Amino acid sequence: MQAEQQEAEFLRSYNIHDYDIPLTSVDIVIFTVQNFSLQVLLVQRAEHPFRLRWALPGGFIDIHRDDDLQATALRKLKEKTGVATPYLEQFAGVGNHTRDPRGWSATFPFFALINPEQLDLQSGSAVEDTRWFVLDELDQTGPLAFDHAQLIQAALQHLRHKVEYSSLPVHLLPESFTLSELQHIHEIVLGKNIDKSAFRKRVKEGDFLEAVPDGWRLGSNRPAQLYRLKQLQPLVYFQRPMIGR
Amino acid sequence: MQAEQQEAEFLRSYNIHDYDIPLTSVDIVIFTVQNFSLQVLLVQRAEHPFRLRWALPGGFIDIHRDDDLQATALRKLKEKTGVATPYLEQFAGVGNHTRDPRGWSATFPFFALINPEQLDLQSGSAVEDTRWFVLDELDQTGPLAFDHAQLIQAALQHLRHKVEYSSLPVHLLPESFTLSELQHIHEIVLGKNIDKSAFRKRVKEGDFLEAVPDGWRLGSNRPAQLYRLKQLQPLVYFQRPMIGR
DNA sequence: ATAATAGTGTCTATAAGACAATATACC
DNA sequence: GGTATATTGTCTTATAGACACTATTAT
Repeated sequence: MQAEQQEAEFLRSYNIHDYDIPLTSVDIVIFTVQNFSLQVLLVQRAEHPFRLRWALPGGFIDIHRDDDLQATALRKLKEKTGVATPYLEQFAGVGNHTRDPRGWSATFPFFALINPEQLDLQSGSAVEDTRWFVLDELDQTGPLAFDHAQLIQAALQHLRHKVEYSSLPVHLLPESFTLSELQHIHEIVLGKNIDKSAFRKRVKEGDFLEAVPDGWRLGSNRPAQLYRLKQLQPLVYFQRPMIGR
Repeated sequence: MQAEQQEAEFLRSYNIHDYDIPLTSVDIVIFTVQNFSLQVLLVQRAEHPFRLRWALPGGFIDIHRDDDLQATALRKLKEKTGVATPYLEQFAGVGNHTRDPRGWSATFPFFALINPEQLDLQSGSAVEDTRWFVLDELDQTGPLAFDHAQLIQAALQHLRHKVEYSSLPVHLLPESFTLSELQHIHEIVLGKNIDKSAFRKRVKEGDFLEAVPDGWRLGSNRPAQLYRLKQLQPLVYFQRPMIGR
């Protein structure tokens, strides 16, 4: 077929370096809940541009190592936190000629949810320039690199919006947890309190959790049933939003 | 400051062409409602790769002409439809090494909503290889270029999800319209019927429309009040989704 | 027994769904 | 007056919110 030959010839003569194209990167807003607060992971840049400023973990797509954007995000996440299986979702896209002094730059921002247990596993692999920041105290870091302050705000807005309608926060908890713990996580992320009865009605109706057989959280009080996410139930949406008091 | 000198020196020696980076493009899923059906605009490619296949309007970011991603999308939209002021929103991000035969490719897909009146204004500027396709009949185009069939499905899902909760469909109508017309558009996009009374209650409560003074749609029946979008009301979210019968 | 948290139940408030009733034009 | 569509109202249904009540363990 002549058409196919033409197409093959076109591809042979095509050289990407003949064109001016934007830099393309992936940035990750990694959320966790620790000490009753929502936190985000930042790294202090060791290289130019914005050397020594705090920034989101991320970087350029490695077209020789990464099969797709998700692979880039997972690679960066693994490098910084050791976590291999987070909840990971791309939530926006930004590109302009002002955000990076090296030139026209575009980024695919992801947000990731991980739980503190996954973190503890990793704390040994010393990464000096990596720290968790409480979201409300981000102004104490000095200006962030690039437009990362805006990306964090966008991620937060996306997270809160989604939490109102879905079972997303289970990914901020270890594999098994009590309903009270899950409710507490919702409250921390949303920044407001939720009625216990209404919350449990919704969770029960959403049908995305299963009781851990013989799993109980013990303490100086009535023991609580442990639950875990049902398999093949990545995300459940509620009919009406979770409104606080 | 030595740090600033270092940063400046770094930027001087930085050459984007030293690195292998992905191709980066913008694709636009342009929706409109005509003849009681939701339609999407496709162009037949004149160049390799995928010559003669139908594809989404879009293309590479021109880092010399476009200030940001939105500018690229608006430029492409203007070229294909003549429409300058659509509702435009970036809704996803895709990047991998298989979607484009020229190499590792990433795209920022947008969806745009335009109304048929805007279209008529443009029909003169002949673009032979541009056509509207009814969404349910997309399988009659033959395979689309790249992964554009998937992008359209993703855009449609995003659109439907958002329409359930928001005033978005006003952007598929001309500046002024009746409530019945607005309801009809909602029904076409969602593919199901909505109760008239409930719909009006919601719209009234959302408070994003205003009556056009002395504006009436006349016919062989009771005349209907014309409404238009209030200024500074780009998008209103409802508390509960719009469920059909 | 007391403290503390788990878990359930009951009533209310809000908003959507069903469906009917009324309004107002053109013919 | 007849027809067609606009607009409003009433009752029902579904779900969140408020709040109280019971349950179960450790100390």
